[in-house]
Amino acid sequence: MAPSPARLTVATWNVNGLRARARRIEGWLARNRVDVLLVSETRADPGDPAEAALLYDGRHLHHHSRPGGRNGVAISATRPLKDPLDGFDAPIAAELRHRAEDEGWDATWCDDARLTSAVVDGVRVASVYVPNGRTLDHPHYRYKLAWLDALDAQVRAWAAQGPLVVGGDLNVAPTDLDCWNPRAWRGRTHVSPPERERVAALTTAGGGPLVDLWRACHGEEAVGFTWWNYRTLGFQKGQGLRIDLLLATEDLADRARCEVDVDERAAEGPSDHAPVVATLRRPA
DNA sequence: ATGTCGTCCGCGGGACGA
Repeated sequence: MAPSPARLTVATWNVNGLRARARRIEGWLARNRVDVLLVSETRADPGDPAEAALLYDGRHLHHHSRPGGRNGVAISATRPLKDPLDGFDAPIAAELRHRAEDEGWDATWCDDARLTSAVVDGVRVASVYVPNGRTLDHPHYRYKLAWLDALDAQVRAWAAQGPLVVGGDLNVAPTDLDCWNPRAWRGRTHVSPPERERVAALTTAGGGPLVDLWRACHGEEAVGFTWWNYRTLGFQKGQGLRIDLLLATEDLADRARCEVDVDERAAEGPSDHAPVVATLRRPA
């Protein structure tokens, strides 16, 4: 078997509908031949013909989605995807269901297709789509917090086993610097302290196992939004959030590079999210 | 901002979610 290459390129992209974005995805993959693309919000059935975009030029695909459902996550890679896992490990999923009962939110939400992972060249890679939360007083917000707790447990279990990359739409702007106008966002989801605490706990900033790659590469003062509201024409106004994150264990994060592909968001017929791309170095 | 998108249901355009 061929030795693992020294570098691993990984991207995350909330495509906001695989069918609507198929042509853009194929063009993007032709220009950006990343080893791994972690896709969120496919909003497509398993086996949808639009999956062809993620199979571009012989790529391997694992797509986790529900028929007729929303959400949907996928992994597209140049090399084979081994040991694919959809959703949380059974004990973590069971705990999430208990939370639904205890906290009075809809337990069927536990069946949402929001997490999938696989092993590529010895590295576990996971694509996540964190619940939106809607408003702070909505049951979906309690679901969001419980889901982030489940993700924390899952990430710690995986990180204890070896190198790990987690990427996706976290639907949380980790700090005020990741929000175009923290004052305007006060009292809304994506910036509330409980969800920020949970994202911080995943990362080295909060004592967790994963490096927030974009933040580590660009320092504590930089601004790097990944999402801009269609409705308010946020992109044209520079009004965005940094909610799409690439997180990696420290062994992979050493001297990593990470950029947001703002040009893709500026293009014709874009997703409301831009891709985030990182180059990782494998430990020797 | 009641703004814009993508999708569902189901066949026309309203409802929903982000």
